[in-house]
Amino acid sequence: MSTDRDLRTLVGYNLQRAQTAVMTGVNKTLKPFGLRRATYSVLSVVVETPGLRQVDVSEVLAIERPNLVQTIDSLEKAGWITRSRAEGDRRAYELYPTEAGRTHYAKAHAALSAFDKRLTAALDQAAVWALIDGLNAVEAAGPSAELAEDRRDDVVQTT
Amino acid sequence: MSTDRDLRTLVGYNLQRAQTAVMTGVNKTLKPFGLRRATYSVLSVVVETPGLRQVDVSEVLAIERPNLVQTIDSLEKAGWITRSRAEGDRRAYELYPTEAGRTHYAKAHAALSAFDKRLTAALDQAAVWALIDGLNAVEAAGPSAELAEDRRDDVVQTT
DNA sequence: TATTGTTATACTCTATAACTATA
DNA sequence: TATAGTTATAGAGTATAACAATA
Repeated sequence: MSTDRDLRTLVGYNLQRAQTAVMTGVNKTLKPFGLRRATYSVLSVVVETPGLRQVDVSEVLAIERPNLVQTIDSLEKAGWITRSRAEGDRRAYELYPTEAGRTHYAKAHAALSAFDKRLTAALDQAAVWALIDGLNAVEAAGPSAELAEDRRDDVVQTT
Repeated sequence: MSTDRDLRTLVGYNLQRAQTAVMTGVNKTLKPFGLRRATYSVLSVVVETPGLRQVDVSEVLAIERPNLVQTIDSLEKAGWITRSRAEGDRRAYELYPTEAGRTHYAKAHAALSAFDKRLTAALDQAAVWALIDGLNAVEAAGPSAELAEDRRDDVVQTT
């Protein structure tokens, strides 16, 4: 007797339910590596593209700059990345992975990939691609879909 | 120059990016109705299935019972649902929508459905179904995918 | 003993304003 | 003036322990 049939017609609701169901497992998978989702993501892009500045990372990952500071702090403190002054712009830092950071990322990546693969174990390859394509389309449509919502008449000012 | 190619191979990452991109728009869509995502969800299931107890709602929506209390409070204060003592069990409350609650939900539902439809405007119907099927498969696999992650050897005790 | 609703609390994630140092 | 990094802060969302009333 599932009573959320109305909600299940909404892509956004199914999206949220899937996301929260997955998040717990991702966190548990990363915990033994001393990583959270944000730190893992930052380590990933720094390993993939050494020399990025913090503002670049914030744009790539859609994380606000202030929220990145502590994340990068913890990666630096763990010895997995380094901050070095950018040549030609003494305001910016360039981020580089250490050798320990590279190897640690490789291990965490293997574990997370294995977990991630289990999430779609019930789907064939075409279905997985369709899922990712759909997610990317929704992500791209998100901001523009808001714009049309500007004029509303059923306004209520309750908490 | 997208530097999150590694991350984009993970269903979980694409899921999170889509979710956060959508969440903002959902909140903006619901705000004029005095609703947030949680209050909308609760109102939806109470309208769909009048007489549910709070513990039922928490199970259907996968929300912890303590976190439901304030949500239901605000819906009750707004006059959209009522708490009435369950017959035969004086511990529980049964939740019923008011007439105002039904009509208000209908309006919010129309707005949110319109927004939600725009999210998948670039996809054909088959692709939307594939997306939802994929999301539901991932949601179902989430908890069981964790279990296999129990034995780890690359342990690090950093923050 | 177990369950329903509740309170209190804590932790994470996210968002914004404002500061500093540089450009 | 504008930008990079930072600090402080506030707001959601989520999770757990513990209590009173009732079963």
